[in-house]
Amino acid sequence: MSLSNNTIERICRIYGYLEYLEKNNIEYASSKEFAGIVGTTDYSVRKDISSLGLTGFSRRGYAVKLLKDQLGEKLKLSRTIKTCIVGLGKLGTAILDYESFRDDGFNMVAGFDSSINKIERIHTPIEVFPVGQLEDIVKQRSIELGIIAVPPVAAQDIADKLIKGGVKGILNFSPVRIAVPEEIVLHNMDFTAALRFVAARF
Amino acid sequence: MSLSNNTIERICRIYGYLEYLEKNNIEYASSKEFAGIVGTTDYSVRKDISSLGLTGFSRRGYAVKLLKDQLGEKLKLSRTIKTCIVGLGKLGTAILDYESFRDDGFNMVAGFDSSINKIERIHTPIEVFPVGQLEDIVKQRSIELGIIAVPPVAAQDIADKLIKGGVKGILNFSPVRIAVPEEIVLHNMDFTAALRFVAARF
DNA sequence: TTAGTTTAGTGAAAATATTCACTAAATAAT
DNA sequence: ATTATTTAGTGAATATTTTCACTAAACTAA
Repeated sequence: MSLSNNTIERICRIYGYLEYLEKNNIEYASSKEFAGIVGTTDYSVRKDISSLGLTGFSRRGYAVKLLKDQLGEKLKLSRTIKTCIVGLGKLGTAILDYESFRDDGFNMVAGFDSSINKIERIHTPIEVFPVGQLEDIVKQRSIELGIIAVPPVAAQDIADKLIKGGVKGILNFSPVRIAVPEEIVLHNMDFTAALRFVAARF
Repeated sequence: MSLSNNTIERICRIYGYLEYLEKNNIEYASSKEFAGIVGTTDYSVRKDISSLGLTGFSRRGYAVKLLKDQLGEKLKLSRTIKTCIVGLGKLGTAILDYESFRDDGFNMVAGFDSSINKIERIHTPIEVFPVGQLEDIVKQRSIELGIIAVPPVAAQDIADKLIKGGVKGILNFSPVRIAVPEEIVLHNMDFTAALRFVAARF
């Protein structure tokens, strides 16, 4: 029962929508509605959900709260995931401030930067450290997920340190390829590639 | 000869890598090397490139400069694409400042925000306007691509205005679903969904 | 020259993902 | 009650994508 990346991606987006529905006290939603949200068909949505062994209700659709909890359980999203960010430039601080992460099950427990000045100047409730302490803090605090928002030249080195510290996954905002061992989950968010992906389909 | 989204996405990432190689005066690169960069196989890379009618050289690989130019031509990435950003909060200004866009063929020609205060305070070489002028400026300046970095509640309204102004594509950083007509290219960059996508695969 | 190596190109096979067509359940309407 | 409608569940068909297996070209080394 291994899930395809496509399925996981769709489920993650549906999960976000379920949170929204739950907040608005909506109790049921149909596969068709989800399909609209993630840009696919109702068949696919039902296949995705059923591939996780989860079910809905005839003529009512899926129970929002129940499905959210079950998906969270299945995808290990219900627990809070300790996260850190490396690189406190504009993008890094923007992400650091992205208030909804905590609601969304990600607990930002540390920030890192190579500039002591920047660390001193920064104004955030999250503890910030010089990058020299990265590996230790990641270990001490059992941080599972690292976000990289450093300049391209530093990205690989930071990734190596995060991995040595023991993170299981990396979200990479720098526009360069990072090499990671097989067991580490890597996902790239390359703004320029994204803009090109849009422009190429005009 | 319609290209799949997967192919386009891979090609966009290869294109970025070709720019890097070109800057470093590297003349040839193999399908295997590209495969490493985009996380696929050499077969797939060759299929992708050949599906665009482009070819490499036996025993040498692909000619960096030539391939970059040809891909740029095929995917319409070689011309400069006029772009604007809406929402000048932390994330918006971080993106606005992302210096490499210009190099990468995207010309940021305007920024918009709903807060007059923010517009007055902001310090950037890019012209900024109140959001009331969005549609007009987009029309006047023939802006083709709009980046949305506004709070969720405003996202759909901004998208509608961008589309009325005549953009062909939208890159949406807000974590909500936006409805757009078929002919408009939409791509979402949802940070929370991305974090979940990583965590779900731990 | 010849043999060996590297790398692209590509049709065919295999794997994967999506869509379809149908069933069943629940509810509403008449 | 009965019929119609909506919506999930799912095996099968279809479509798509990826991988494989092989060929050809270009170059190197002996």
